Amino acid sequence: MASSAKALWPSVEDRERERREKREAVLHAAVRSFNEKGFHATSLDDVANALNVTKPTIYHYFANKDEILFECVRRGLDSIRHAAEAVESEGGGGLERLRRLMRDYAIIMTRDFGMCVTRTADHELSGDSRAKFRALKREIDQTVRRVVEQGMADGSIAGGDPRLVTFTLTGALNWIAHWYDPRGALGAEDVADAAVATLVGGLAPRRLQGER
Amino acid sequence: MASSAKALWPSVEDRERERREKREAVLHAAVRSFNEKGFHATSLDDVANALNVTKPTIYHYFANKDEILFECVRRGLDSIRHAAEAVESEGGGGLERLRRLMRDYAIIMTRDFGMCVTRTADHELSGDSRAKFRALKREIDQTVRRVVEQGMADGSIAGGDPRLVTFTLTGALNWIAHWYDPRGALGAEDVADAAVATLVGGLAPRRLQGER
DNA sequence: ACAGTCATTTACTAGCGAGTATATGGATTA
DNA sequence: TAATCCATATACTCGCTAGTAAATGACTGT
Repeated sequence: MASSAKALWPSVEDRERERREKREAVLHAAVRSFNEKGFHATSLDDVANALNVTKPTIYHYFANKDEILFECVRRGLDSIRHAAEAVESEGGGGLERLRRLMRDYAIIMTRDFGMCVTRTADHELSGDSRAKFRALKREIDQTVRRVVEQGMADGSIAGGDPRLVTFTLTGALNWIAHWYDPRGALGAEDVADAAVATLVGGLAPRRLQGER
Repeated sequence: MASSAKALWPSVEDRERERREKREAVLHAAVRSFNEKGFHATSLDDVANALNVTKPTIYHYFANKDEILFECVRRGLDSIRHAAEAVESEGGGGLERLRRLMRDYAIIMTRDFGMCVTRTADHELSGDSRAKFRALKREIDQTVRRVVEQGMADGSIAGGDPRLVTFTLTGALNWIAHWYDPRGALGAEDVADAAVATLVGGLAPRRLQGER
């Protein structure tokens, strides 16, 4: 079959796929460095070295540094958006939906591209990409807010200003990207479940079912 | 009295005070630019221009750009630390204390130096200042965590991992610095009260006192 | 065999911005 | 009135890094 031959005589599709994979490899090397050292402190020579190539090779796959950062955050934002849309299309009351959404959101925040989203400030992107970045974030915010509103409407979520409630929730979740350490004892799921429990239950203890 | 004469024949103390005030003025111009455009995108020429002076004047008050950023975050962190320590020294149960602390914390996050704290990533500071920055943040984290633990111990706060609960709370509060707009309709207190209400009460609605 | 395309290299440009050397003039002290 | 200090300015250096020009060699399709 083709797969054994492809190393020596790759087909057109093989080469297209390889190009995409190399592009992704650049993004992965870049996002790790961005998360570790920050966007400005990461030179494209750094990224190139991490991949054992030279800088012009990177420019063969991307127009400029901006585009690299944007593609990183886009991947993170797309994951969140897909999670949010999945939740909207499934059933359940507002709180139930929001709970699932927050859990998925939290887990994405423990991963490279997710971390990159909240560690990247708007002003690190320039011009067009910045506008797109903002638009994507706004879109997600609005989806989350709709779920919150739905929950308030069906009575499964306590009343309040949906905008402020949404910011409070996403703030707590976004912040995971600033402290989570994949090498630590806690898995992403542990962190996600704990965050959801605190946000849903609140700090004040709830009486048990039978209690007065 | 001295104040009328001081403009023409300033005393030694007057001149010391003026020096301190000019230092603070530099910090204020700097922090505004840092918050608006980011640390790297802010050149010291920008800061100097905002004050109608030139760059060497700034170096007359600060050793380097690093020191300027550090002094900015230190002011923000000091405010939070004072709020945290004040709460610890006052009375009240764990939840009551934490509620006050979170409110103060939130309000600080709407102000210039507070915003700067959470918008500044560790790696923007170098060497010594970075270590101090981390240490100050850790100290605050531990104080908050102690209050959380106290509340869990006295039963006023629901059980859970104090570390994760603290991160969830401070995350929500830190994030205020990323979206709060002082020119908007909401005052800092409105935002603070809303955030505290959501975090204390949780998303799930609570039954009223008499309800089954 | 040939013209073209692709991936990658070496070697460069160009601009920005942190930080400095040095000058100036006004006030302070001796 | 000389020596000194303080705040500020002008005019510079130097390093870093984004981005580019041009070459090379492998492979492709004709």
